[in-house]
Order: sequence, then C-alpha cells, then structure tokens
Amino acid sequence: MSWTDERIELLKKRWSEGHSASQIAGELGGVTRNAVIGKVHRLKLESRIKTVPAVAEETVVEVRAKPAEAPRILAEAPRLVVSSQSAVARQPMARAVGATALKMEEEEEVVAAPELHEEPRSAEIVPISRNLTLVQLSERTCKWPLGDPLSPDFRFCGNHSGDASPYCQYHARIAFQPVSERRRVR
DNA sequence: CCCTGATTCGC
DNA sequence: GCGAATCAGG
Repeated sequence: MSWTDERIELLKKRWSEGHSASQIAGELGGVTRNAVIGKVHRLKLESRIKTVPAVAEETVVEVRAKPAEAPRILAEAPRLVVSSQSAVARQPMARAVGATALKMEEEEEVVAAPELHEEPRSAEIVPISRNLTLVQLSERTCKWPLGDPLSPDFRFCGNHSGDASPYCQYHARIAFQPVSERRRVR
C-alpha cells in the first residue's frame, strides 16, 4: 500500500481526532502503526507527547489559542491526563521512620486491625469491560461483543483473556457453560 | 504484558 | 519517502 492522497487525508483526519496510530493503521489497512507514526512525522503533524520532562512541564505547554486562555489550559490539562487511566487510588502509606518509629509502633498495632470482610463469591458480579473497538483487540483480549454490531458504539469486552480462551474469565463462563451450570443464566 | 508515540537508519 | 526495529514511557 502506498500513501495516496486519500489515505493521507484520512490519516490527517483521524490523527487530529485523537485516534491512536494503531487504530488508524487498522482502519487504513496495509500499514502498521509504525508506518502511520512515521508518516505523521514526515507530514509534521501535531506531536502527541504526553510524558513531559516533569519540571519543564509549564514551559512545554503550547499556546495555540489566545494567550489569555493559556493559564486555564495549563491548570487543567494535567488533571485530565491523570484521571483518564490507572486512576486506582492508593492509600497513602506514609509512615514515620527513624527516631519516632518506635513510639508509633504500639499505637499502630491497635489501629491496624483489618477486618476481612470477604463478600461471598456471587455469580452476579459483572465485569467492568474495557469497551475496546475491533482494531484494539489483541491475542489476549476478551472478544465478547457488547452492543449492536451495526452501531458505531459497538465494542468488545477487551478484558484480559488467557492464552487458551477468546474470552475473559467471566464471559468464558457464559460462552462455555458447563452442563452443571447451564440454566437460565441470562 | 498490554499499550502509546518518538526516533533511527537501511532501503 | 518509507517503515521495521528500537527506544522510552504509562
């Protein structure tokens, strides 16, 4: 496949829409995501670097609109990025160390009495699907369909699936119901 | 391990 | 110009 004007147009469009290189490559067909990225660079399209030199973050923010709006963008953008993924909040585990550690040890023992409140394993739990599109599926993503295949919103579960199964643990159970469980699970 | 984009360099 | 290989990051 070569970069015809049409393919370049679609590339530009999708890239500006925020699609990933692999998504675009999938849509175009005949090219890899590397090819797409390479082309994007040759076309000098907008860079999409996320990981910024941390300290220099402020200076890297591009001012594409009116200067007056820059500060607002600057203040909110980082938060958006963070909340988009892996927002699994962790409890602050800060602990005093050194000289004061000894004294705290006793107090903590009292407080640290974790109550194992294990919920009974219910068959009712529904997985939180990743809602991947077709092109985002890989060898080890659950291919359980979600929604109307004719709809633009059609997605796949996308959770991790073992090497053996095309589905995640949950959907595999629905797909391959053992005789013992095969009842009205629906 | 899955994914992302960036860069290099032989073709 | 092209894109696989590689790098770097989440």
